[in-house]
Amino acid sequence: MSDTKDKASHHHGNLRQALIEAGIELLTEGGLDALTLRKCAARAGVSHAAPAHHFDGIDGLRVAIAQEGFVRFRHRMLDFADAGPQTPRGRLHGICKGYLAFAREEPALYDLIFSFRAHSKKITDMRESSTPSYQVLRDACAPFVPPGTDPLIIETQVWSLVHGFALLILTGRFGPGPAPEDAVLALLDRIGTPPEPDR
Amino acid sequence: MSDTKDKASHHHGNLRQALIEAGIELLTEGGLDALTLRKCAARAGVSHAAPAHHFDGIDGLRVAIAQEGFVRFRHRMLDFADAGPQTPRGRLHGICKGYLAFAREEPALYDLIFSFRAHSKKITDMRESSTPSYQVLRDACAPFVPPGTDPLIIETQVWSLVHGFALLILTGRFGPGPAPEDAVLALLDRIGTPPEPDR
DNA sequence: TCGCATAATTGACAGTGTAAAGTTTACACC
DNA sequence: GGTGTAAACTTTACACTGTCAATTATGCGA
Repeated sequence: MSDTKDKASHHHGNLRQALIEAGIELLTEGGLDALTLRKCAARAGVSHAAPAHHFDGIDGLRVAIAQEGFVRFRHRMLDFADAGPQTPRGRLHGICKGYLAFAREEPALYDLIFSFRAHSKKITDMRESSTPSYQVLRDACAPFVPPGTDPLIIETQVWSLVHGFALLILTGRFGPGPAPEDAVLALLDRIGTPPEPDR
Repeated sequence: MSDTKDKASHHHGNLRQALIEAGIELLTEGGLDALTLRKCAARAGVSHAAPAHHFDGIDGLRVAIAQEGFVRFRHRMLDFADAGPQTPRGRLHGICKGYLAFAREEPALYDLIFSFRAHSKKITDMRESSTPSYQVLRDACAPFVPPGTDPLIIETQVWSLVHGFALLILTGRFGPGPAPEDAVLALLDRIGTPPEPDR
């Protein structure tokens, strides 16, 4: 299983990973616009054109960083879900709280993940990379899907609600005060058919 | 009422508006990255540095275009609301349908409007510009606010739901097929307390 | 030892935003 | 009519960006 992971052993030791980490640093420090091939190269101590060989241009680097972002995103959601009560509703709440926590804690990474548009060339790569993360949310929704209906309906309702709230926070729509996260979680409780009376 | 509108009569006739329209064209044709000071200038037939004098750099141009976008956004929502049944629920559905229609029909403009982040320097201008549009949604939500509760709760639920759905469409999360807009409208009916039995 | 594929560097180029200085125009004022 | 002035716009220059082509260096198998 010699994957594409061990391709760097010539000059620099695992430059690819170093570039991804440098990119995440830049992203965290200065937002989407601060992510630059040349600044990544400088931070990793290589020439300005080196990153373009590992990733296929700037878009390739952004995809690679987004893939790493999806891994962290998924873990954050599972952390919250595993920490809460192990009921269907408890897990759904946990997933959504983890979703919002990730968006709040790593806004630039979250921004990058959802910065690819439907017409983009890399959109196929992005959809594949996001599948495991999406599956986590899908699993949490499953108990609430009324029999005989398309699971996509419940998933769309949950995802739209949480995703929209996260973006509204990032775009500063709620001002400096605390955002009404409880409002979102309350509506969550009205979604679908509860499989059992939780309380 | 000599506003800031009639400031161009020296060389070019109303260059400011011409630049905004050129910018919207560029945006529509090529997305966010295609909006450029120099391309705007070229399209309006002026030197490359002219736009920076009317708007304060590229961010100023983006704000100005976003303000025009908010006007169109608001009109699209009101068009749908006025066309539907004039019940509280009918108007709320109309506003949300108009919201989604605008996002679908003018994705680049919608993207631009919500591309400013909370830490941005222009975020204050953006919040002011978005107030009339937000008021439209706020008004449609008002009848569903339970007495004695903060209206922000209902507004946040509605806005998060619709905004998230629009963004998920733009980021291509639903694949090439039609997006389940009905799922969002269905959840909308579970929000708040209906002021009267609509049917 | 000899290729040879890969990794990385170097140099160049077009496009971008921005700043400073200069030019042109319109207009108020005497 | 002449003059000064402020605004609109141009010109020039610079640093930064992504990308490409050519080149060099490295490690590995034959």
